[in-house]
Amino acid sequence: MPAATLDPMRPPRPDDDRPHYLTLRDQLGEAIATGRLAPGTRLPSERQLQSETATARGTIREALFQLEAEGRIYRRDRSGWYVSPAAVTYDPTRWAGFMTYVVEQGRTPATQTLSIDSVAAAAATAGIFGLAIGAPLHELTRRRSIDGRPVLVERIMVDPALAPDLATQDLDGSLTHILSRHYGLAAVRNHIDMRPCALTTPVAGTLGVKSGTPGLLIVRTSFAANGRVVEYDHEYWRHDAIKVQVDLTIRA
Amino acid sequence: MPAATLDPMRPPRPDDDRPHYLTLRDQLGEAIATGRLAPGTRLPSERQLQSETATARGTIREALFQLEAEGRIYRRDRSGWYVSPAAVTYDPTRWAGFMTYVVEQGRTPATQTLSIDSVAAAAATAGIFGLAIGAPLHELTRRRSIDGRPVLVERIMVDPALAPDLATQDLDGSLTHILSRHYGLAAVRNHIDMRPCALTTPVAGTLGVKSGTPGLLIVRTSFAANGRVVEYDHEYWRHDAIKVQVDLTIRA
DNA sequence: GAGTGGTCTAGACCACCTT
DNA sequence: AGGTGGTCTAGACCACTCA
Repeated sequence: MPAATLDPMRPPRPDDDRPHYLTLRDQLGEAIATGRLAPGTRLPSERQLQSETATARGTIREALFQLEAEGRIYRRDRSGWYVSPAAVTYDPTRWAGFMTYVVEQGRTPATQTLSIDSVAAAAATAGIFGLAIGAPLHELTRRRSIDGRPVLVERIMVDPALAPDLATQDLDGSLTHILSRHYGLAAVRNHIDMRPCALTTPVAGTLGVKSGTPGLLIVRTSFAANGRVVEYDHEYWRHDAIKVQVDLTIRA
Repeated sequence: MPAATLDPMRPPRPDDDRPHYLTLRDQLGEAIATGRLAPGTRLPSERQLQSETATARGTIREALFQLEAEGRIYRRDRSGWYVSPAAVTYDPTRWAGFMTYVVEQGRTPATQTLSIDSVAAAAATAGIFGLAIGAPLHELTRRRSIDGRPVLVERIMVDPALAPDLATQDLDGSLTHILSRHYGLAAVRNHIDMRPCALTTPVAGTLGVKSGTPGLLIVRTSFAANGRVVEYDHEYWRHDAIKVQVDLTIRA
């Protein structure tokens, strides 16, 4: 027998025959569900869990990744793992901006403008706005936070013909309000695309998450009564920060 | 110098200072984007990639996990990694069932009924149907596939007062049609909740994916004109199989 | 039976956060 | 300065798929 190739350190699989990381995942999940680990709490460090449970660090991390995928914990880079706060509910049929509905849910929103530029419309974008390729567009990027935690990065395109001098406005508040009060632009119809995605460079960096973290992409096209596109918006959300809720009547 | 603790095998970080797994991820991603690896194609095995790139298997796997999180590849357990097919578009405002809109997009849908039972309504469910706790409900679970790949598991609750003998129907087709043709039940309003989730036991097992795989949960409550709940449905989707699209008018 | 991914160990060094 | 997660190596055995 080639006993030399056996790994004498290998512990047996648990009796229930489930992988160790699922057992650990469910133990930690239980502690979160019962409130023993409250939202915002920091989990024990990986090395601490390692010595408590006598398993390798890789296995510990696998359990943590699972909880992260479920949206129950998140990481602050090189600081630790934390229990996720509750997700906010987002209803795209209501024309209330981020600032409004976050406050309505008892949370504290914040917005930071990252950039406001004039860019030339690419083919796809030009088609959406009904403009010629290369036509100028406002491109606004912002980061929005809830209770101090960044939850989304958005890139908004606006037709400067409808909103001249947008760059001179204070864009750290509600764009909705600016568009309606300063420019008389009110959306009457929204077209929304939504799909799970991975947050990658540079969005991941801006949100302070690891590249590849699961996220949700919401693309919103807002139309005015005359059919012009008022806003074309890409929102990259942390997947644990949002629940989408829509109430709608059925078309044929 | 404690040279004995140095790892002589450790290769240098690449010049661009990005982790190796991101480099590999982007190389594979490029091959997928350009069509060199077409949807449905199997990727080289992990050990093959390992020897091609001279990196450890764990690093290879990290790159694959990233592409999986982006929805660009998926795994068939112990068979290999495959390039994901295109996602189907789902428009909850259209009262067309799964079978219909999948066909409209040139794909082949299939449905398997997993179970049909009568269960006692729990508190939350009873509230939704406006029934007493413990009242009987039909509970239907099904698995649905596109082009032979399972993409979602759903659990549907139906009030037996509105649809008696539902269990005797052929449930492998469109429930929508059965409800409207046999029972005269047509939904006029949908309430929809949507959020990224992780697919865990037992859903993961039914879809043949690893527990913890990212997914999308859609909860749909359908109301008839008289306000009664026609259907209360939980759909657990593979996250790479669906794009949600909604077109809606703005409420105040 | 050969090959695949799934799980697990036991280290190492690094960049960065925290105090 | 000490601790944290981030990255990476180099193995091992296992359960399962596929031909």
